[in-house]
Amino acid sequence: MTRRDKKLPPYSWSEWLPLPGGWSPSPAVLAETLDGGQAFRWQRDAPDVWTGTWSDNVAQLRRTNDLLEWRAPAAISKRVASALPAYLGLDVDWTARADSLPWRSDAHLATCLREFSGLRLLRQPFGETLLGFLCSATKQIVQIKQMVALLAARHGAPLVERVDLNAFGGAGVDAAHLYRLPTWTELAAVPEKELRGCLLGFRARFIHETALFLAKNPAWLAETERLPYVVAKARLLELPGVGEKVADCVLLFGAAQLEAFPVDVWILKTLERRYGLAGWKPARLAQFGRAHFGPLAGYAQQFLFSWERKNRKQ
DNA sequence: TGACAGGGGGTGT
DNA sequence: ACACCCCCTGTC
Repeated sequence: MTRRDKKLPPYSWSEWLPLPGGWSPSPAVLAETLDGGQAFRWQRDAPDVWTGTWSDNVAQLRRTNDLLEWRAPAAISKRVASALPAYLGLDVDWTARADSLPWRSDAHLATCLREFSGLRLLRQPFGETLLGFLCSATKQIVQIKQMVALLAARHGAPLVERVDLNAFGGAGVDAAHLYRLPTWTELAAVPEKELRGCLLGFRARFIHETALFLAKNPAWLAETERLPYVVAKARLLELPGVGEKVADCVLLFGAAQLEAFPVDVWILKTLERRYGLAGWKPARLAQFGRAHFGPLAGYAQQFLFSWERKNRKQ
C-alpha cells in the first residue's frame, strides 16, 4: 500500500461479469495467451488479475474458481463489452480448432497441445499489431512492452477521463495502461528522434518511415487487413522493417490469418530439434509448417512456440 | 555496488 | 555474413 493509494477515490470500474464462451484456461495458459508474445499491452496486477489495452479499450480479466470474469472502467464498459468477444475470440470453437490439427500423427504437437490446453490466439487491431512487431526485432517481451508503453504514454491519447485515471491508480494499474497506442496518423507527426527517445533504437527509423508511408496511403492498412494471406503478406513485406517473420506475426495476431506461420528463433529450434530439420532456411521451414500443420498452421505454431520457450533449457 | 560484457522472438545490404 | 541501437541481465 503506497502513500499514493490512500488518497485515491473509490473504484469506478464496472461490476465483474462472467466472460461468455466458457473459456477456462489454467493460470499459466492465460498468462501465455495474454503475455506470451502475441500482445504487449497486458500486465498481471495480482496472481489472477490481468489488465490489458487495445484500441480504445481497457479491460481486466480475473480467474476465480477456474472461471473467467471481466470488467472495464465504468465510463467505457459498454464499448469494451462489445469489443471483448472479437478480441478474445469468445465465439470461436478453439477446442475444435486444436482438435483439427494433426496431433494424431505428430507426437510432439500432441505434447504441446496437452501442456498448453486452452491456449488462444488474440485478434488484435491490425495497425497496433504492426507497430508492436516493428518493435520486436532482437528484443525480448519485457523490452518490447517497455517500448510500446513509452509510445503510448508519450504519443497516445488518454483513454478515459481523469476521475477514472485515479481509479486506475487505486487498482494498482501501471500508468502505461492509461493511454492508447498512437495511431499511425499520430506517429507520422512524431520526429524520428523522439521515437528513439522511446527506446526504439534502430527500429525508430523503420517506424518513422512506415508511418510516413501509411500517411501517404490512408487506405493501405485497412485494405491489407482484408486481403487473402499471400497478397496481404506481399504488401506488408514492402514496408521498411517488415520481413517474413514480422509480416507473419502481424497477419496471425492482427488479421486472423491462421495459415501464417512465423519462423522465429524458437520455432527454428523446435523444427531443428524435434522435427529433425537442421540446416533448413527459415523460408523453407515456413513452407514445411504450412504443409505439415495445414490451414491452421499458425495456431499449431503458437503451441510449439510456447512449449519451446517454456523448455528453453532443454 | 558499480562497471562491464554479452546477447536479444529481425531486417536490410 | 555483419551492421543496426541500446536496454536488460548476469557476472565479476
